[in-house]
Amino acid sequence: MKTFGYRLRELRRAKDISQRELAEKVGVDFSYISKLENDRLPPPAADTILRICKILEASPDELLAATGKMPTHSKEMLGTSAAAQQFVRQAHEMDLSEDEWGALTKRLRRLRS
Amino acid sequence: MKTFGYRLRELRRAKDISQRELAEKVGVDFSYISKLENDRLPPPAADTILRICKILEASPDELLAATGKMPTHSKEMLGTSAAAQQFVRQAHEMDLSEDEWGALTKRLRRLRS
DNA sequence: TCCGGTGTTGACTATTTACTCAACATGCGC
DNA sequence: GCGCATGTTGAGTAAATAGTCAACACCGGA
Repeated sequence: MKTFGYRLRELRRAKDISQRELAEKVGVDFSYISKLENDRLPPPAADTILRICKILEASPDELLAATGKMPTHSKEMLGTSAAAQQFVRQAHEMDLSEDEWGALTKRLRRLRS
Repeated sequence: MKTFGYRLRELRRAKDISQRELAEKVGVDFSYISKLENDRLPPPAADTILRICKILEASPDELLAATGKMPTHSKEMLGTSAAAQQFVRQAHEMDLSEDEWGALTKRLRRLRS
């Protein structure tokens, strides 16, 4: 598995911008980006990852999954609903595979069709 | 809506134990329980809520939902899977109702039948 | 009446999180 | 061989999180 930092560097280089430019647009210090890319610091807050991905025009799923963190709004949505909590516990018990999660997402899309 | 503290007090009294006894079993200071019950401090960490609910033999969903927090193991399960993240984002976009979450949980149970 | 059990309050603290700031290194064009 | 853009590193920090500790107040029974 690629580290968070390695993948971040790949994404930034793909956009061909410097650490300083990315940092400024994201709103953090450029030295922070450097340390992240070298895995010298733990990954940033989930919300910061979202901002980074927006600038780099990348899907946040990959980088977020590499950190195990969840964005604030996701936590809120899941956290404030008892029914959602129940769902999550059930999913945890079943230890779903990636494919099963995919199937559920499909199912979800059809839920209102 | 009942506050976290109010509901905690209800649950503790239902078990008919003192703040001190609950606190000792949970592993926190008894004055902490007092402040929680009077909503003088923000709710504890999600994992502490789980311990409290275990002692009080109550389902954690209600108290957890009152705080908007998620247990560590739930966050890990969801956070480390890109497919799960995608699911969560989709769910967020759709802004599911409690009933819809319930339907999904049912669906989940049948997923392997 | 005083004492043990209970609850409340204010002040303080330890840890973690999420970074910043200042300084230095390195490569490249000119 | 200077200047400038870029990247790296060590030390430090601001805010949030999750509580603790000591002191006091109240009440019912012996």
